[in-house]
Amino acid sequence: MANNDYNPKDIERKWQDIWEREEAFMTGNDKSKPKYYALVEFPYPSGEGLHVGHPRPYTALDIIARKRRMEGYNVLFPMGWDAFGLPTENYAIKNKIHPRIVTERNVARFMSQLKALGYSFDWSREVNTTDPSYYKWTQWIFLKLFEHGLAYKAEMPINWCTRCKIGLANEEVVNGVCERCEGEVVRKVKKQWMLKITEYAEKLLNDLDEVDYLEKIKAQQRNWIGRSEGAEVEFRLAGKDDVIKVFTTRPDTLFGATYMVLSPEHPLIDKYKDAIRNWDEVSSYREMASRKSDLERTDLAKEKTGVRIEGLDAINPVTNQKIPVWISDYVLMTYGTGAIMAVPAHDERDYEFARKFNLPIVEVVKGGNISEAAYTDTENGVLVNSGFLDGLKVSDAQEKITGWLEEKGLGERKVNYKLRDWVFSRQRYWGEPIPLVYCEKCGWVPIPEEELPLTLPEVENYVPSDEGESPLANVKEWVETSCPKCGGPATRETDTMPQWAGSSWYFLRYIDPHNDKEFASREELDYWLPVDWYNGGMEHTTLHLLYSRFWHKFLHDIGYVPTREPYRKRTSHGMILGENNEKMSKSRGNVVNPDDIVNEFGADTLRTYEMFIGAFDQSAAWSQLGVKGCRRFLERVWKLMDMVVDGDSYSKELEVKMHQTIKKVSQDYEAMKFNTAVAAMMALVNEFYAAKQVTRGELKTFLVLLNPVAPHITEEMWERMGYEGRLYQQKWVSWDEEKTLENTVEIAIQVNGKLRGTVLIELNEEKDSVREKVLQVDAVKKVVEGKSMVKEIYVPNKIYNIVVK
RNA sequence: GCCGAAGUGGUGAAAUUGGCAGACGCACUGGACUCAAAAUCCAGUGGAGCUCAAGCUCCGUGUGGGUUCGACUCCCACCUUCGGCACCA
Repeated sequence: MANNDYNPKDIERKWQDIWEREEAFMTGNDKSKPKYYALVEFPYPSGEGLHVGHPRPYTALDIIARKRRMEGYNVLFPMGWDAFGLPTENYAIKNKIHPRIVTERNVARFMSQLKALGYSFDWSREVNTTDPSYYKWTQWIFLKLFEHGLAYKAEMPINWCTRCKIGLANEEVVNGVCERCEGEVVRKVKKQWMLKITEYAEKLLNDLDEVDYLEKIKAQQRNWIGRSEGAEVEFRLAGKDDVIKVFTTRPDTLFGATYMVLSPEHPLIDKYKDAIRNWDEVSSYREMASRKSDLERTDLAKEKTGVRIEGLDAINPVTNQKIPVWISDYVLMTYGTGAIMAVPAHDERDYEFARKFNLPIVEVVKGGNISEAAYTDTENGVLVNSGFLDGLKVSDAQEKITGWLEEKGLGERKVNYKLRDWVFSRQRYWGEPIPLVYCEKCGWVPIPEEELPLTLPEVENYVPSDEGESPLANVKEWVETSCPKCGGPATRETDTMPQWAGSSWYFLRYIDPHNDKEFASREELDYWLPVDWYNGGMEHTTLHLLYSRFWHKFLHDIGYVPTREPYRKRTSHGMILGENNEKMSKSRGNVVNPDDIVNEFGADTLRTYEMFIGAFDQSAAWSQLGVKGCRRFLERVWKLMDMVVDGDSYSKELEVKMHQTIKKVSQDYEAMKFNTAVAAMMALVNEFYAAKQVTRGELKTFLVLLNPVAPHITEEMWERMGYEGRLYQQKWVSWDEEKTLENTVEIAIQVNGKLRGTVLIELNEEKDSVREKVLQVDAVKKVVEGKSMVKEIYVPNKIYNIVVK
């Protein structure tokens, strides 16, 4: 058969059109079929276009989705756009184009790029977070949260990005600067909408046990939630009618608490302004602390600072001694109670502070040398100087003292989390409007459900004011409205939602994307949930993953979704680096554009290369030569068409290899070991070339195996060879375990653990007869001669080891 | 500092449960084809040494110990790199 050269330009476009026309990858309606929901993170459609990093996870799950269809599953594999967000808005401001137009343009670009890569997405389910028919439901969920008391407005010291002029969640502050623009972040007090994610801390933590996430993902989530057990203890203020409450994980060291520290923002300071003799000093310290950005305040492990509050003393509840109270910014208002009992002998921070300010250090756990450093070991220490705790191990002492405190009403067991509530307000235009109005009489009132979506008004100017008001605040006719409750005058909330809002539930919308009665029908949710496999970047492990689990759990609790967890399995991919092994960026000049690769080599080559580049979960450097190698492989595949001989079964010579390869490729896809799956197929092609022929049966099987990675070339070859139907309609191939084994195997012979030769044996040959063959090998004879054989180890079909003396 | 991942040829990397280290790709070398080159096909390719040669010997998975008949794999200590968190009491 005469075939022209492999020309991806022609065939890739051709098959993309055919698949679209034949609705090849539309999600089925047959609910008697088992379902499979494969999900990749929807992209932010930036002005830059697709990056070679994008296709890595997309191709990976496209492989899974295509394989599942061939295995008979009803597959949901959707795609959409996380399109609200700052870069679009900034671009819009700069170029005086409406962000909606910018978004449309970027989406169109992304869409055509993705389509050129031949993904089997069901495009009829495309969602876009900026579409009012989508964000209607984002707003609806927010109102549910509000109704259930999980959304509240609070005056909060927030992270304020001085460049973006917006409040940031803690998670968006990276090393003290804004995650997005790297601008300086300072603390600023502002009334913000908050979501009580902390209420779900325990569930978010515990339910990790029932999901199949990569262990490192679970570890990061646990780390972020940061559960710690301890006790809350009350210290009386000497001569006052108040107590300082502290949280400690080391109640056993209570006898060693020699001073206390309040965070600069602690309310008791203002309350006792009149009693504080050195108010000027205290107040200027507070002033200084508040001016510091988080970076300055927490960074650099700087020397501790602080001021003694003269006029306030506390009473240690076990020793009944008066201890001084200090103020210092090493104590954070946002964790625990904003105050600590300081036990310098057994806490490094307190130790450092006590050393600097000459505060007493009392050893209460023996085992270290407190003249040199704090002793923080909790395994081996024994309590001393601690009255009724003396002689106890740390863990026993903790039990005993906590019981004692509870009995006396001085404290109680307490669990604390590092997790903070989620700052949900952004002073920006390009986000979902928060559907609440403020009425002097009724307070915050939700907009009636039937009025959703509350759409963004058209505005001239998207720039937030310097005081940080949202651009929406300038749109009088939009802001001024009437109260849905009493009909009186009211004003709309002008803050918008953060980008994390729309992405917290998009996987639910894919399930029933055109529903205008509900965010998705219960029937569809029951069938499709949970997402069977969700792959995304490690950079979203603490933010998006936690937020979307929170929303999902909330929706579950109020009866709207059937499962407690949204995602059954979560994996993540490594980054693709530039050829110089550095992160790809314009400024480094090492960016590879996927369009160029598709143009020069074809989409199948790009897909194959991205899978072959290295272990999926590890980062990998781009190599143009590696791309060429994959193109060469596909050329070799193409030329198999000239080597086909009759025969629907496998040839005798290659039967074992065929079964081995089917097994290897099938299992490797599932384990995301795409690189070795491709390697196995390359090896098989090398075998075909060595045999100078391939049977029809072998080729068909091979095309099925390769199809998920390189769908266009395999489909084209299927058609050219005149095989029945479409390749995408075929069944996945199976292997016969028995046929993956050779009849004769070569085993290694070792003497004293050193390789001395090999010998061919029958599969599962008896030890005695193997032994006979082994002892006939010259090299073995030579080494064994004149020595006594102490021991012989035979691992069937693997190795024969003789120990001599 | 804490948590996590990793360290293997010239190079990207492989190696189910401890069982022939380096599959597959790149680069390189040689050969075939060609007037020539490119492309393609075939062969070779961890290091050092010995041998006319087939072949043989020794060394080799970050470092140092250990367990074992046998260790890239398990244990202990350490070094380096990369991610994440970081005054969280």
